This record gives sequence, C-alpha cells and structure tokens, in this order.
Amino acid sequence: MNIFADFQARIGAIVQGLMDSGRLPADLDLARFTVEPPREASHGDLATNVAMVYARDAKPHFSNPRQMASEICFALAADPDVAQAETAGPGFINIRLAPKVFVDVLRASIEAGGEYGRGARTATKMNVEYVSANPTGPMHVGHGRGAVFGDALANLLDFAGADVTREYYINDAGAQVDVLARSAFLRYREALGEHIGAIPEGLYPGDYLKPAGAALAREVGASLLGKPEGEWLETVRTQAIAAMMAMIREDLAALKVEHQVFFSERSLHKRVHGVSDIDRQVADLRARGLVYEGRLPPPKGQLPDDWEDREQTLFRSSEYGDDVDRPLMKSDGAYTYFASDIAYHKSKIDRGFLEMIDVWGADHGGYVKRMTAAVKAISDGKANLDVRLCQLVRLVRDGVEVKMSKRGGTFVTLREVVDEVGADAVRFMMLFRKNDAMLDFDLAKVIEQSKDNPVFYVQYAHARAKSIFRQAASTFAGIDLSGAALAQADLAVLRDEGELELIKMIAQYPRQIEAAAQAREPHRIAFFLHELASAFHSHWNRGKDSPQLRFVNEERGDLSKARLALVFSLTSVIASGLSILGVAAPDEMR
RNA sequence: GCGCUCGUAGCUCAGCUGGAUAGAGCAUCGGACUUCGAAUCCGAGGGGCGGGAGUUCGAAUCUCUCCGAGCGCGCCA
Repeated sequence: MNIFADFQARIGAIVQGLMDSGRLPADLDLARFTVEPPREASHGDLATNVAMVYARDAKPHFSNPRQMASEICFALAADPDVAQAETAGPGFINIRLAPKVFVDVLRASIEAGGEYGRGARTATKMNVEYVSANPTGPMHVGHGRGAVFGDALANLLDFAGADVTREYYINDAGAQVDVLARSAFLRYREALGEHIGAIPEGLYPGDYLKPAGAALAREVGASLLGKPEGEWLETVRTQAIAAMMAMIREDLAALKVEHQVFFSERSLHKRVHGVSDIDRQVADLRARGLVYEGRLPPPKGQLPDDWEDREQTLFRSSEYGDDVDRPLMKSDGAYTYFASDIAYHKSKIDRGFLEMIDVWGADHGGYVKRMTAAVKAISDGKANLDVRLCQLVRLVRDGVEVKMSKRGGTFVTLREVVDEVGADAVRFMMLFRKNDAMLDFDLAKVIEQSKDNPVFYVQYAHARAKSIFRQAASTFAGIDLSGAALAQADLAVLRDEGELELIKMIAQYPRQIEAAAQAREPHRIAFFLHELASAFHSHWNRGKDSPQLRFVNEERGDLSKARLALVFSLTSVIASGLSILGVAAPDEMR
C-alpha cells in the first residue's frame, strides 16, 4: 500500500476527466506530475504540483495554475479519504487525508510484516556485477565499498520487484595472473625448504601466497622443481587463482556479501575447435563493419614515452557515443581486456539479461563510454548497461591518511577491518554515503564504536523497540504480541502528534524503496532508517516527561495494544530496511 | 589538452530526478536519567549552496563558462 502512488492515480483520473470533458487538452502526459510529502508537515499529508506542471498546456482553459488547482481540489473533496484539499502558493495542492487512511496503512504494514514495501514482481531479468577484484591478492577497503554497494543495490532491486542475479567476473586471464603464478612458484620453492631471499621486483611480495605455495608443495611434492616455466606455469597458475578466489570468497562472506555466479574471463579465451567466444564476437562485429585496422591519434598533452604510431585492430565505439575508437588487440596479438569484456557482456545478454548493472571503482571511469557503446552495438540497442561508479576510499586514522604500501607493510586489508569492527559497521558506514562521493574511512572512529557511527543509532532504535515488547509481556500477562493479533487493535486511538508522525513515516517506506531502486541508490534507505530511528527516539523521550505517552500503560490496555501495534510496524520496517543494507537488526545491544 | 566524478554550516555529509522559509550528525554553548534501555532526547548559535551568466511561474538540482579537487587518457586489468 503506497498512498503516494495511490493518489497519483486518483489525481490522474481527475485530470483524465478534465481532458475527456474538453476542459484540458486531450494529450497530456499523466506521468509528468508528482505526489509527494510536503516539506512542511503543516501543509498537510500530500502535495502535488499537477496544476503547475500543466499550466502552460492549460493556458486557453485556465488563466493560471491556481485556477486549475482549485478545480482539482473541488473534485478531490468528493473523495472520502480526503479530509481537506486546498490550493497554496503558486498553485500547489495540499491534501490532508482522513485519519482512517493512516489507520489502514498502519494495519496493512503490520499484516504484511517483512513483506511491507516489497514491490510487485517484474519479468525483467537483471544482472548486477560487482566486486570483480583481480584474483592476485587480498581485497582492500576500496573493494569493500564496491562489494557492499553492489550487494545492497542487488538486495534493493530484488525487494523492489526485480529478478536479480548477482555476478562476479573473475579476471583470471592476462599477464597479471602469470605474475601471480611466478610469485606463487617462489612460495612453493620456499615451502620445500629453499631459501628464496627477497622477492624480486615485479612479483607479488605478500605473505598471503605462502599458504598457496605450501598447498602446492603438498599436492605435487617436488615434481615441479627445476623445470622450465613453460612446464609448470599453467598448473601453478590454476592452483594460485583457485587459492586467491577461495580467500576472496571468505573475505566476502565475512562482509556478508554473496554472489550467485562467478564468471571466468579465461573461459572466454578458451578455444573450442579453434574458436573462442571472443573470436566469435570480434568476427561478428567485423562482419558488421564495426571492426577495422587503423591508426589512432595520439593522446593530447603529455605523450607516453613509448608512443609509436602503429596500425591496430579497432572497434568503432565512436559510432555509439564513445570519444574515439578502441583497440581490441595488443601488439603481441593477444586480445585486450576490452575485447574479452565485450564477449563477457554478450554472454550476459545471451543468458537473458537485457538490464545490466556493473559496479566499478572510480579509477575505471574512463572505461564506461566504450563499454556502454559496445553493449549497444552487440545487442542492437536492446540491452541496457548502467555502470555505477564507487569513488575510491581514503583510509584514515584519526583524520590522518593511512598511506598504503604492500612493500612497506602498511597495507590494510578489507578483512582486517571487518574482523576488527564487524561487518555491520563497515557496511552501514559505506552505505551512509552516496556511492559517487569520496569516502574517508576513519579506522579510529569505526573501531571506537562511538556514536559517530550511525549503525548503532539505528540498531539501538530496533533494540529499544524490542525491549518495549519485553516490557509489555511482563506487564500484561498472556498478551498476544503477534502481528496478526496486534493488527486487530483499534488503531484509531493513536492520536498523539508523535504517534501520527511515526505512522506517516511508515507510510513513506514503500515510496522510499521504489525511488531508491529507480535511482539505484541504496544510501537513501540508510538515510531513511536514520530519520525513522530519530523520530522514534524523540517520541520515546517524550514519554519521560509525559508518562501517559509511554507505549506500555498498565491502566490502558486498549491504548497500549494500539501503541504496541505501532511499535510492531516500526520494528518490522527497520528490520526490513536493515536487511536490504545487509545489516543485522539486534533485539538487544548489550 | 581532453573525458568522467565532484564542490552545500568550522568538520563529515543529506537534499526524494525542477518546487513553497536549504536539512542532519560531529564540534561549541545550555538543559533532561528514583520513570517502557541516556549507545537517547530537548534547546541555541552557524551556511544561501565554489564564482558568473542563462532557461523556467520556480534552480543547490537543468545549460554554458570560469575556478578548485579526485580519477582516467593505444599495446594494464
């Protein structure tokens, strides 16, 4: 039950009536106006800009927006759910709803429980790809942000009604995994008792490869020692990638991040009967005249040292909105990352995903245009790719930036942070911020678990609400506190301003879900929960000065029951929102 | 030089896809626990949204242009 969408439809019907009777032009787009809560609560419960939006088109029929507004107000007044409708300001319509409407909303929210606010199932298959960290080492805090954002976004879209698949693209092809293999081979020799000394320049020095080397030694013994690289590279690489992915999956699990599909880049390069998926894609594009051999103009400004003008295999991404055409082949004849990424996105399309979301770090921002261009090209414009960029995270301790250096030993891994402060705090902290805003992640603040961290504020509201139920159970022996029982309470007795404010916020939840999903901004849910928690804490404290406002009142059983129904709804909305964010809703904080 | 993201209160950030007097937390100052959990609450001061121009009935939100920050700029992924 979404009263805003509901009234959007009712007002739309009124406008349609005016169009049918010739009092408005017949071709108005009914999606143009909005119904939202007014900024000032004193203006009423709903506000719509409908008269101002159509003012220009309505010129011949109405001389000004206020005139049209009063006409619509007149029609609205006939609606039994409307207590009052009036024109205000330049032509707003402010609507005050009958108390019954909110009683119904509250009851509906209690009956729906955790399902309250869930959107209708849509048929669209949606693919959300996130994390996709290279399997060459442990994840850092920046990866964590993308992981948390992608995971919460997927939860949000799912709750809003989409059919979501969560996917991880394993970058297990290219030179970097060969470097990984060589690094792991050193650790293998080390595990067999060899003195390997300092890790040579260009290899990964971290200790995290020691277990991989040791595991390899257990599996194959000394059989690879002394062999040329060509004979061991593939074995070691496969083993090392598997070890890194196992580590990454553990780290993700610790952050409560899950994927359904892990897709290997290497599989796209694999040739069956001499042809790989990438070969096929490039050939397709070439057949359509979108691939050619040509020269690229050098970048403006500072030229790279090793720039040489040469002919290469290019994709005409500029025909689909990119700035220049992009290379598909490296000089050594291998495909570029872009080429395999085209084949990867084609795979998603072939698997039925016409709606794709990729979550990337901001350092890949320069890559967005070519990828969206490629998706348009390979799907004939049928598929849509939306790339959400997460700004990189600056790790800070007490306001001072922590310089990270793998070699210097000051590298802070995501896992270390999660183990220290908990997944809930990390997740909420990262979601309490727009994804495209830079984030200073202050270790000291999060580790302190101070009240600076909003996760405790929201969780505390939930725990506090639960404590009311414990209180109620001991005050009223045998009371039935189930949703089904509380929904039967006479909710019309809830008349206090603070109570009504809470009910109105609960009424907004479905709208918040819908808007956040449409904008693909899970942080809105975090902010909404913070506001809801704040309203609840405020109302709670009113009960200090005015005991008659407390939720549990021994003398007034019926009133208490209605208030407990409100608390029930409140806890379920908070728990619902927190579950979208992937944060626990504890019954107590102790 | 070009592209992307961003500039809102002393600090950290929201601002519901263009709406009615720009909000919150922290910090500062002053208050509230024999009372359903004070990890909480109430109050005060503080900005006119980086500068300028434009579109609009109406702009922090859209356009242009400067200034500033971050990221990126064949053959890395």
